[in-house]
Amino acid sequence: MEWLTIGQVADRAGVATSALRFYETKGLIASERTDGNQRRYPRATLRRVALIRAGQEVGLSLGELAEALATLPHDKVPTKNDWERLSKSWRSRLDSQIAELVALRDELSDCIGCGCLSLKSCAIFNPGDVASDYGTGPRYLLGDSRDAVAAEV
Amino acid sequence: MEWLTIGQVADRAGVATSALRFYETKGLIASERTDGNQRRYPRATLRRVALIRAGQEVGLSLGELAEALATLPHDKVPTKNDWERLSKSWRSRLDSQIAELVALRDELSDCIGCGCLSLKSCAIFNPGDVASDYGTGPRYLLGDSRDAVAAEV
DNA sequence: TACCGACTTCAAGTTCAGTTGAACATCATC
DNA sequence: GATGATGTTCAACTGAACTTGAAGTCGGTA
Repeated sequence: MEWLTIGQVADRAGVATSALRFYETKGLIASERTDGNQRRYPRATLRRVALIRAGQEVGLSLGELAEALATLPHDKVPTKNDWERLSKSWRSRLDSQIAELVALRDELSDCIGCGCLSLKSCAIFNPGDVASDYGTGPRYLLGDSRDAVAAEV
Repeated sequence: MEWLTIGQVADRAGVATSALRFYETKGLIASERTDGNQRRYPRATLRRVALIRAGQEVGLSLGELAEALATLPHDKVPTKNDWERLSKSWRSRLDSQIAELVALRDELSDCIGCGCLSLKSCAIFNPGDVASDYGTGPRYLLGDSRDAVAAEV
């Protein structure tokens, strides 16, 4: 097994050493120690860190990632099955994220054309106003249907 | 001019009063005071708050929003031009956000099929390893081209 | 053997976007 | 005019994801 110092992992994975120590306290990665108490990481840690960064990109918190990574061996590159399992759930997460942003963009486009200033029907601009029954946050943007918040503004 | 109390704005805009006071300290919204030192917000504040929430949804920080909103009058609903200016820049921001996520998703799909375990060509899994020259962060994911980080893993 | 860069721990600090709590004032209603 | 909901300020806290600093150790080269 090839072992890497924390500095080597940091350089090659493109994260700070402090971040790696931090990940370790969170159980996202693991290391062995030398006689002199220095960390040595298995090479698979590089993939783990790449996975962490990719997961963050997808919007996962370190906590969620810790859970996902808990199912992977620390010292080996994940198997095809491991990878399929993770990437599939991330994919669907990405899909819904994309869908949300596309919806927001489309509303925005509608709005640009709609005059928007005094209109009751502007979706993106439709504030929580009048829709205060539905909880907190700008209702439409946070997932309620457009109809549910038809505005009086 | 119709004036709203902080509670009314909070209810109708769907945010906490503490958030409104916080926005005010950041210059995102503004109020007049009654003789008894209570805040009164112009009705246009509802739109401003909706704008803030929409902007956050698009990934803008309150700082960025403060900048954008600085160009709008506090006491009037923004003009069509104001709105067009903002929404167009947000739209392009959304466009690139979406493009990024779609790229990530596509890589993920490729990866699911590719076997991925020991392959040099897996984009999403291609760690910063070997690409340590390019700065910090997982290279490919953070914007470098796929070719630039062809891996040795 | 001396040196220096890379490493260690631990506590504290940072930024963002607010929330919470204490102690007090105001406003609308009975 | 008393009561209670709503408002005020200010300081401190939250949590996520790290970073920074201090004080000291390790490890490879001259």
